[in-house]
Amino acid sequence: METFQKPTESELEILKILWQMGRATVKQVNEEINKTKEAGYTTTLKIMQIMFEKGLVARNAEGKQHIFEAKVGEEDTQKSLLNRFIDSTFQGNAMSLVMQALGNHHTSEEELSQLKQLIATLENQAPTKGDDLGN
Amino acid sequence: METFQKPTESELEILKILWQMGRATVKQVNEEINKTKEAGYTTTLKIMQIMFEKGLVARNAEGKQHIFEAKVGEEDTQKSLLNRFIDSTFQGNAMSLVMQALGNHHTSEEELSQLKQLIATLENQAPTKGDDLGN
DNA sequence: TTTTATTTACGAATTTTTTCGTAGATGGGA
DNA sequence: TCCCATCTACGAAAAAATTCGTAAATAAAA
Repeated sequence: METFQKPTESELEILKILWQMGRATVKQVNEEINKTKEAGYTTTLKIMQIMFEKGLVARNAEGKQHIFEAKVGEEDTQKSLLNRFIDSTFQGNAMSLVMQALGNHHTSEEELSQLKQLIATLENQAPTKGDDLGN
Repeated sequence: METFQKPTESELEILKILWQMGRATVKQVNEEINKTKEAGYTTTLKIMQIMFEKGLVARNAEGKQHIFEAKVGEEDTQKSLLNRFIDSTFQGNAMSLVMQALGNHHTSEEELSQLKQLIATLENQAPTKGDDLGN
């Protein structure tokens, strides 16, 4: 996985829109943002230009307008942000984050069974290396 | 739980130290920070003063020096930051965060069994409300 | 070709966060 | 009491992120 700069809050917001839409003009992105909050066209444009300079998005001239798309993947970005977050907020303890997330949010039966399945997979992946299991 | 302002990165760093130490002077906190990175005494002091104004820490004059302690709880803060993070990065989908966290980090047998226990508890807590379980 | 509407480019202003220099206060030791 | 070491207060500077006004470019319509 490539390393890339951590996106700012505003940049992440735009990335999310691009992940969802695939390709979009500044105008489209700005309209999407304005469903949530006020933001001038040039403000959105400026951020997208900065993102282009950082390599977070790709840009394609099509007539007079530019078509943008995310250059960083959604999962990769989430993964990278998640790792930072676990370090900064949970002192690197991923399990602690998992437990809190499960405790604080409602979890449907279906989600629970998905989760159990993942656990089963993990148990096979990490076979007992003669660990002391007697607790 | 009280609502409080989101701490900045630097503020969180100091909170973590205070959670660990319980009570500490600016000097102690600054020394702790300097184990990781350079930071002038007055820089740390200033941030702690701002934190006091925000209500993130309590301050107690003892002789000429001030003893600080965290006024916001570790779990509460983590919870609040976690919720924000899930919203901003995982569009509110907590399970997606959990799955990624489990997938990306090594999970010991012990942790897995802790997790299974939590799942069992959750299953009892959220009893079948006539849900269609047939999948 | 000229006009008009739309879009991007640029740079400056604003806001937020971080850093730090300097002044003033405090308490202990000479 | 006076001096010195140590600490806090204050404000300004620097850095990072966000916002936006205005100018320039472009393409389509008249």
